[in-house]
Amino acid sequence: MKEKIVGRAFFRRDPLTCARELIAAELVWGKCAGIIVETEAYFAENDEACHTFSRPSTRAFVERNRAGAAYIYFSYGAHWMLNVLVKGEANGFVLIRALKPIRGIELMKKRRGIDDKKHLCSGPGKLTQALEITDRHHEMDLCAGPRHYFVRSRNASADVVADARIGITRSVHHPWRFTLRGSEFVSVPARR
DNA sequence: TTCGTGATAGAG
DNA sequence: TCTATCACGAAG
Repeated sequence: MKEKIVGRAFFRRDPLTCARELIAAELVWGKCAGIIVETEAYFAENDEACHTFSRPSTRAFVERNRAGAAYIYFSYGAHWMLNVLVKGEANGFVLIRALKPIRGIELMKKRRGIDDKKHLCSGPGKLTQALEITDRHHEMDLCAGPRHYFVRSRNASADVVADARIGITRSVHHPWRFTLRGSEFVSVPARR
């Protein structure tokens, strides 16, 4: 199974396709890495849950940056969120929501202050803490390496479940959350 | 179930 | 200046 670093062309499509195809891909972040088991798609247009809907600064971000740029913001006074800019057939973001830790696990445990592998990265705020992702990574190009990038197997065909996004109050009905079927590392199990 | 926490944006 | 609103997480 040949593996391949995810290039910019991947993020020049649309948020739904990118979010779905990032499931089972690997996120490499410095000394650490994990398999992506949960994502969500947000659309820059016609999606009230997307920051572009109410935040001029986010709309400016989309204009200013290329596909594959990291969009990172601080939430609830405590947590950083990692998103990737999708800019092409349709603009928007993929929120990285959970990982199965595979490398640098001891470091992640130390940063998280817990020992339970299952919950090291089982949520968007948890994984940024485990990987030490902060605003210093905002607008970083995630398609240019050498320390922060995605890896995907060429003939990937992961078993992906789509259900409703989590933790939002607007545009709640769209099935735009994607999880790896049966994974114990997701934040909240898939419904139905 | 509840509550802390701080950035952002819009209203007054 | 003030207020509302959060793409959350941990404790209880």
